Amino acid sequence: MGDKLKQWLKQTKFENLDHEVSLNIFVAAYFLRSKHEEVMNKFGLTMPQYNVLRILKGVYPDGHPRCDIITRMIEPAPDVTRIIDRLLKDQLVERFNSDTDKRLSMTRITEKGIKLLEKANPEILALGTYISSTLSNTEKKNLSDLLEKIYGTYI
Amino acid sequence: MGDKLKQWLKQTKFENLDHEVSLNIFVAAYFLRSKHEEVMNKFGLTMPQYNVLRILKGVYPDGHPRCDIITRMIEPAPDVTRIIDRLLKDQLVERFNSDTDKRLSMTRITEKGIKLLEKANPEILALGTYISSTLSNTEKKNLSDLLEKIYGTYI
DNA sequence: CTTATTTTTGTGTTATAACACGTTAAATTC
DNA sequence: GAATTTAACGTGTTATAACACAAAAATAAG
Repeated sequence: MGDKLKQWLKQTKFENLDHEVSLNIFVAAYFLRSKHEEVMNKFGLTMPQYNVLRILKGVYPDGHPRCDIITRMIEPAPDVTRIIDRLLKDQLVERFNSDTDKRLSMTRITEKGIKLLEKANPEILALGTYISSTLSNTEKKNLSDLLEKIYGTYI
Repeated sequence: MGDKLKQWLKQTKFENLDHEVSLNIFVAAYFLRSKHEEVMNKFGLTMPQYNVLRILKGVYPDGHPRCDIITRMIEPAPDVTRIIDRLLKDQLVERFNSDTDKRLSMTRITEKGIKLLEKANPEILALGTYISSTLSNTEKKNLSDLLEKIYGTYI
């Protein structure tokens, strides 16, 4: 056990089991993110941009205020304003004001944005297929459970 | 299952099991990295800087050429030159030339660097303790195994 | 009802990351 | 052994991220 991790980091031992688990999570996350990014970039999107679009698609044709987008992101970014600015420039989203709270800067995904996501979706799902080729359904559930145990107590 | 993930992302469903696994890995990695970064920043280090120091400590008092450092990093950074530049400014590492290959720009960790890592180490290990509080040893091994399966075929 | 506090946002600034290129040295080929 | 290819590095440039702050609006307190 731990052989693949050793290979990846080119080191022969680890401080302890806890450390090994952390490192493994980091490596796996990096691995998946790289593959994800590769796909995203093909469609002219960065990962944070994709994440914002994904979140906005969930409430289409409604929108979200910026503060809500942040809390729904996988990795909360401090600079969502300018992420949205860039999406705006490509006309993938549009801004509007809230009726009930004038502070809120609402953003909604445009049809162009939806279409882009739909075009990218097959390749995203293909990434999932890759995971499926390495893990059985039981293993996937098991893995998810274990991961949730780690961050779960902090919610 | 998947409840913690739903809470974290504030969404009620996922495309499929594969996607759920990916998201879980991302969230867990983000969670651990944030906690890690918190500690690092207390010691005036960024994560990439810490990683470089950690790698260099492994071969102390020898050094590594830049190209080797990159391959040993958890997340290979394209800009290791300038990461090292910053460490150099703080006198945590020093540069020297290779005798055998004049192209190589070698870097070695200084005593000051070693001392900094040793000062940080207890808090790093305390992070591990946190993981230990959520997972049994069997679960940790199980988790590591599953994660290695995902990226393992790519090595 | 007025004042204080909190929430949300946008922007200015600085630091870092990503990308591309040119240079030098080693390795390979002929 | 000369010429070509590959490897490793550093730097210049542009894009993005991180941080701090101030303004506007909502909420809470007095």
